[in-house]
Amino acid sequence: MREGPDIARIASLVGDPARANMLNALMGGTALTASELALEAGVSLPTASSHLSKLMDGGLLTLASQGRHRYYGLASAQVAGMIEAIIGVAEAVGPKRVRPGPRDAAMRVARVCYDHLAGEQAVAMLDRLFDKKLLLREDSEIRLSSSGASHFSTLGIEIHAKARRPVCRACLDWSVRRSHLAGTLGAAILDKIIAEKWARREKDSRAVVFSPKGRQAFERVFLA
Amino acid sequence: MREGPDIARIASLVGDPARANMLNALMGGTALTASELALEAGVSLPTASSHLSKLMDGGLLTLASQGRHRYYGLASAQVAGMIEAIIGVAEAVGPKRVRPGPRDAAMRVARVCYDHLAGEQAVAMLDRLFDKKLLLREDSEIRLSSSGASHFSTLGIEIHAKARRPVCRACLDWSVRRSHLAGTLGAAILDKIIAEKWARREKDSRAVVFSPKGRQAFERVFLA
DNA sequence: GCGATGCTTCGACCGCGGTCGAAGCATCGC
DNA sequence: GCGATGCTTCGACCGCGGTCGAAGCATCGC
Repeated sequence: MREGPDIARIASLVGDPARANMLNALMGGTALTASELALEAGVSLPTASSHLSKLMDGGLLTLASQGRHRYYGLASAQVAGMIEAIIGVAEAVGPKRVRPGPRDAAMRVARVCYDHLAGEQAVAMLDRLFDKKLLLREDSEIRLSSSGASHFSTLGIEIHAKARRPVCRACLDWSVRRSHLAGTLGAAILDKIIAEKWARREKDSRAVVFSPKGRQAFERVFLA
Repeated sequence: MREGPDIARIASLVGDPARANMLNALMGGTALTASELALEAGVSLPTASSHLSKLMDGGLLTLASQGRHRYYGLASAQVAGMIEAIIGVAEAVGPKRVRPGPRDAAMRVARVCYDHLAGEQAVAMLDRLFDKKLLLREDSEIRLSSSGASHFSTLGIEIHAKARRPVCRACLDWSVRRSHLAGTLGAAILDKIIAEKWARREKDSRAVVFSPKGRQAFERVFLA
């Protein structure tokens, strides 16, 4: 017997197939209603509702009531990071696919993680942002430099300093096992990519597919 | 219903209290026998044995048979990283401790993660290794530079290139939410710290406690 | 070879937690 | 105000999986 954080409780919340499907759906970043999540998980509304209240109790979800609609979303980028880590182990352990399908390849290159970009493109971007000193590794955090602040402002990327959420954060990437950029800046950059139509979200998947022109634009702005 | 990696299966393996205790014990980095793990988890030997075979089937553990002793250990640093991520969420979500005890503080500063050092000290060390170009962020990996190779060799830190395990890897740190160094180099550095008696493992905990002199030595070598 | 040690397998028990239909509650539009 | 919509709560059912004692199996020392 041991003391400490109740990791079995958290893991068992993710350890039910219906709840895992719900959390996976929420990794897309969009908050969803109980009905949508029930459909996603393949269970009835009462069952979904019971699962959702458990996830809420466990602190994995947040709830935004808008009239009679109740939108459930992941509680934090930390929760998203944990789910990515579990996905990573499941991928590594799971039955080796005979050939990794095109969607898998797309997922490895670029995908949505909660509300920011993940995958090889995202990891490369974070590296370049450090190289160009737009972001600084500092002590135990990632900090936006003053040149970085004006740089992103010039690009039309507005950084909203939200309460309790850092502007920059590292998030571990399961496909390449390196970090990509999370935090409000990470989210704002993904917004920019979608708004500029450089890439589109693939339906019913977390994959982010760049158009040829969009890829060039992204590389010019973030990887040059 | 969705396709994809079976994250519920992996999470449910961690989601049982007995198994969570076992995995937590194995985060100390030492491989343990079934009897030791049964004690750790507070269950009988048959029960422990059943849990261990489930964890083996799920790919979370490796087994090294030595005569009639069978030593179980975590399957990979990736599995260790996932468990750290779950611990991180459990810490964040769990009941706020009235005052974080001294052991918690020690854990935040320096602790063992599987077989390498984690915590603020470890994160600071990785930063400095990048600053000094002993390690290089490259493409999608961390690489040892040639100056790094000779540097560690001078320090008496031998890097064993094991099959299927990278020399350098980033591992997400729950206490500061940044990366520290894993991989065979990360493991070798921890070995050095313990061998030089700069720090000792606290009994029945993952905390690593530096002596005053040891801390100075560590900072001179790795943080200067 | 034979008892000792360390672990796994077998079998039986049991209770936690997932499941859904029916009923209840809250907010909506008009 | 009243029906419609969206969700939660209630209650009853059920089966999966955790549990351990007893028995079995493998390797040890000598």
